[in-house]
Amino acid sequence: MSAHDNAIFQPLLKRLSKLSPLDEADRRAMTSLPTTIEVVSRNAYLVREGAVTKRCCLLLRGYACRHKTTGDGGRQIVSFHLPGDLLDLQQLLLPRADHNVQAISMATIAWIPSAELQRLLRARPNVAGALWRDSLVEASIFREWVLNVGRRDAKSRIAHLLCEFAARQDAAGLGGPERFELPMSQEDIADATGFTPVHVNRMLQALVTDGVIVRDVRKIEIADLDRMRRIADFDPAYLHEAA
Amino acid sequence: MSAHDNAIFQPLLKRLSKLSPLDEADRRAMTSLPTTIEVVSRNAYLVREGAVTKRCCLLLRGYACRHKTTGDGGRQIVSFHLPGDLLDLQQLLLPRADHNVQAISMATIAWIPSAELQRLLRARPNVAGALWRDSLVEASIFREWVLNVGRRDAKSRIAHLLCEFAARQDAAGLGGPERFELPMSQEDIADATGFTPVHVNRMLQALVTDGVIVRDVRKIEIADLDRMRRIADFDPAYLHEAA
DNA sequence: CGCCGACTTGAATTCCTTCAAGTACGGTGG
DNA sequence: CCACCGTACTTGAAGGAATTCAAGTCGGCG
Repeated sequence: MSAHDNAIFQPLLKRLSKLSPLDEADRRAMTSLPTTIEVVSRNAYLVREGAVTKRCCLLLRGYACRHKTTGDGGRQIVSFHLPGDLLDLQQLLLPRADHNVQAISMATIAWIPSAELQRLLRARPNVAGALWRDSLVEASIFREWVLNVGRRDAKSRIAHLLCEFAARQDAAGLGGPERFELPMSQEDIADATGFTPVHVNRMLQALVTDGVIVRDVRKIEIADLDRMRRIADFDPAYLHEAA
Repeated sequence: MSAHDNAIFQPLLKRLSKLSPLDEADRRAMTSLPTTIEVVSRNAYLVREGAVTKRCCLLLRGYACRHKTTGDGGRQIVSFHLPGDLLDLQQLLLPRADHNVQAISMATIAWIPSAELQRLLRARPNVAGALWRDSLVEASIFREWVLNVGRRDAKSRIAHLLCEFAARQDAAGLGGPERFELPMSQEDIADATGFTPVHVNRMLQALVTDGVIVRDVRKIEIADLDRMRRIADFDPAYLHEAA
């Protein structure tokens, strides 16, 4: 670690270096990016659909989601994000945001100017490659969500969401797959799985009755990870985490 | 057009150049890629989930889809592909296929060795940038599919699928948005929307009764594009086609 | 001509939604 | 310290959208 190192980039760098090797110059180029720190409250919008933005946001603390809405007001969450996630890289390469980004808990953000990031991508092919891979992994997760929402029944679907979140928290070093913080409300889970909050509530209770999870206030413990994964039909291969 | 030009790459180049400018050297580098042509029949698998492949496939004629399956055998189509689509670029950058690729009609494929494509990406940053953008557009379509499958009712959902397919066919120059070939079976539509074939059948009939579409054998005519898009809640912004 | 796959139709059932009412809890101000 | 409030969560009952199952039609192809 040199004096140049900027601690806020470490989680991102850790994840990227698993996808593609980064050398010292790559790391330094990234950690020397200029940033603006902002703390936002739960439900704050970071990006709005249709917006043309000149910056990308790196999630430092807290949780966020991306979502889209139907004409009649239905809200569908399409992804959840944890600390270390670089949100909306596509904002950099595509002119217009096709979805909203919203904090689901109090969160700390580092804003990075698009122009600086673009310069980085041109100067550092390794970084560009790692970020490209990162966006491909994200696409893989979207595909799994289409499957999840399209073909799994309620219990399995919600269980799958929890398994994925657990696995990603674990991979990010934020708490093992068996006990972790669950920052989203039941309404958030409903909007991510395509159910009503009422039904999510009943299914969570069913999972408790089955003895596979234990619930605390906004925390969850997976009591029987093996059985949980079977109920969820969860196979982590699509997360492409095999370093 | 020089003697080097390889006609099979033209549709792809046309699409990519809308996303990011390509110069003559970029085009030549792409058209001089070595390819192996193959004709496959309907339902043939081009890639299997879990496979490690050393080649990418460019769809020249016919139609294909990508799909995943649940443990109990449910099949979910996550995308459809038309001539000119470069399938499974992520095969190039991620070690293992997380989904299947299957022809939904008789199709002609050009196989391209991964190593050659990787060399191209390193040598031609413009091409890499265009392909990255292409994969980001694809991710945007996945997000819309999550919304579609998660939050729209049957009639709207199926109508949305048809609108998207029409718009993409149109953009590829394969037939206007108002009359186009519909290569997929009702079972394919069911697997793409998360319904049963029976229900797809009923909803298509409902759309005919509503007077918004006219059906032929595996062809479709959108009789009232405006009303169709309203039923479908279709806004093409997510396709990022605004050149 | 006969077969097979794709499509069509109807009736019963199931899963999830809707609506409506209530409880638990954390925060705020008196 | 307690009363008040809002938000998230919980529960029950009725209704509806889509599935399931089963039978039948249509059309292309060998």
